[in-house]
Amino acid sequence: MLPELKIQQLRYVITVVEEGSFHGASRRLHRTQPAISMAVRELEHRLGQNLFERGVQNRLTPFGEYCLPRFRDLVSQHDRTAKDVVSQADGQEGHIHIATVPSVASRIMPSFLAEFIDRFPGLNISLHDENAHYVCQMVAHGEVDLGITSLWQSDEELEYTHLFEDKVGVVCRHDHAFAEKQALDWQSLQGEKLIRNGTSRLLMGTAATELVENSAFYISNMISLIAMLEAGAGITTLPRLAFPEHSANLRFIPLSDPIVVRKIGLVKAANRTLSPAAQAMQAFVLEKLRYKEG
Amino acid sequence: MLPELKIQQLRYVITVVEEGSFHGASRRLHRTQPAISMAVRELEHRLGQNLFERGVQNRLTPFGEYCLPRFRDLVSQHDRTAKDVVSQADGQEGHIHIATVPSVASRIMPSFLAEFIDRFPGLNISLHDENAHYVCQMVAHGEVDLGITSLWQSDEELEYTHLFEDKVGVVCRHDHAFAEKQALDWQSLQGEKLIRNGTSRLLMGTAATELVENSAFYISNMISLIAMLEAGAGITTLPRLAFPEHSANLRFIPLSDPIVVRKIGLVKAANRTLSPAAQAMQAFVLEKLRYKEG
DNA sequence: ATTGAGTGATAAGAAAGGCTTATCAGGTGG
DNA sequence: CCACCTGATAAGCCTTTCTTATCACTCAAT
Repeated sequence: MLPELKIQQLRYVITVVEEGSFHGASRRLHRTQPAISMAVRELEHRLGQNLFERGVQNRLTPFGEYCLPRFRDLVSQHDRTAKDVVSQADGQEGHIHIATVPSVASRIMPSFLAEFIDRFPGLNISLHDENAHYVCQMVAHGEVDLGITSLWQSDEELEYTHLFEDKVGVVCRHDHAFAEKQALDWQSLQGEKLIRNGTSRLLMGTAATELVENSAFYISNMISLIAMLEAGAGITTLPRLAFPEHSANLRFIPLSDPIVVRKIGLVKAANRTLSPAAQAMQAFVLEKLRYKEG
Repeated sequence: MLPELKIQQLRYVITVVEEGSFHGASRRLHRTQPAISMAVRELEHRLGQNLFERGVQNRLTPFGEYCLPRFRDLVSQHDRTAKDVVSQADGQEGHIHIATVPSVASRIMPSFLAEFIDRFPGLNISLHDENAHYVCQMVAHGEVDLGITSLWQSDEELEYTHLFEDKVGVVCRHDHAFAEKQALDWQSLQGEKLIRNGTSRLLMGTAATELVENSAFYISNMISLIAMLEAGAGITTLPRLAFPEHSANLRFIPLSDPIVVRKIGLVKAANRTLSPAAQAMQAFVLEKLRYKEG
């Protein structure tokens, strides 16, 4: 019942008015004059009314005067929509929600995001830090677009792309006997008071398993853990990234036997397409963080 | 640079979302399923991003979620524009400015316009009454769309369509010697005190010319003229339509020799296209008023 | 008056788009 | 396991849209 107003036809009409002639419009639109002429006539025919006075001079009819501002509005909304949609599609604009484990959030993301927002100034980023389990859950539930974390457990809903490995070492106070060592093996740790933390499960299934099983303390909160270590209450194991590097009193000694690593990777929901902005972030993450040693 | 978003494609996308499937959309849009499929793919390809998740289920991608409300807005503005433009084109809506001489305005227009607005309820009408000269001028200057008037003088800018003739007669008080006559000729008027008015020029160039030339009074204002006649200050000539028919004291006697008529017609600007609403009015005027005796 | 450069309209044919029919492939429920 | 749903794909047709070539008209300068 309603005729379709093709954006292009409306643009032709507007340009003819602006240029004051069909020829002028045809030059500006890179079309031949008959193309404009026929398109305008077709529209007029479909509306049942002429838009331009024919014969003497090509000015608008009263009906054309009525239509012109409406046509302009429609075309300008079209252009605005197209621009918005395209810049969204290009990843020039948009929102990204990303979640990482705290160590990555504090050690990797600051400089990484600085570089990212420099390259994509139109993007709006929200960074959440949570433990590995919850990061995966947020990704699976669609609360964030991407996660950078170690994989909690293999999950069909999640797609994991490996980025780098983070070697586990021993953390002790500077006055501990281990403090000056270059490396340690698990046997050396026997008899030490080992405090477990959220990352200790990495040692399970390795030669060091029994160390963990014999440990009597567990502290999940990192701040509390650091305080305990600084108080000389014991030692712990941490991936290097999780070791607070500015700590004056604590030392990190690599564990050489067994070599235990935390695998850090990019996680996304398997059957969900990323927003264009998140795709840009994904590509940037892969370009900048893949295969680097943490 | 900007891709053109074709209204139809956007409508396809919206319908697919609303129906929840390509097949459903194709049924509602009276198209085959491949038509929808290909159109959507073409749009996705042009935007460089998918709108729908392919494979498992056809729900929107995040990008699609972003686009959908914008597409809806654009399509709905398109539909509003198309509706407005069409109802304007059909003459279902719009403004008409019309000017007539006072006699037509008061004797013809009331019932005529009542019927017109009944037939075209969406139209908005402004009626001006002015003397014949000014009516023509308003039409020529585009201040009104149409005039109903006698033609002041032939004018290339004006297009005149004859409607009816208005016979001139003699107007006198009920106690005047002429009051009971059925007709009068110009010789009978000699010696009477004739008051000229704006319509007296109609007699110029007829056998009654000298009557007018010998008249000493001229009154342009109709109210004053009536008052003078009712006071018995003289007689005048008027076209029948201009005679105040409800006057108790005045009588109208047709002039039989010479028979003088005021030609009333529809006047429009020659090289201006009428608005659709005014076209409807024009057609209605020609249908209702042409060839009627006034 | 004539001519030349401007305007828009028109016709015929080529190119591009959009639609349909026919068919395939994947997933789901009896 | 098969019928039936979904969407994708290919070939061909038909419509739309564009270009080229040409005409008719107006206006201004010669």
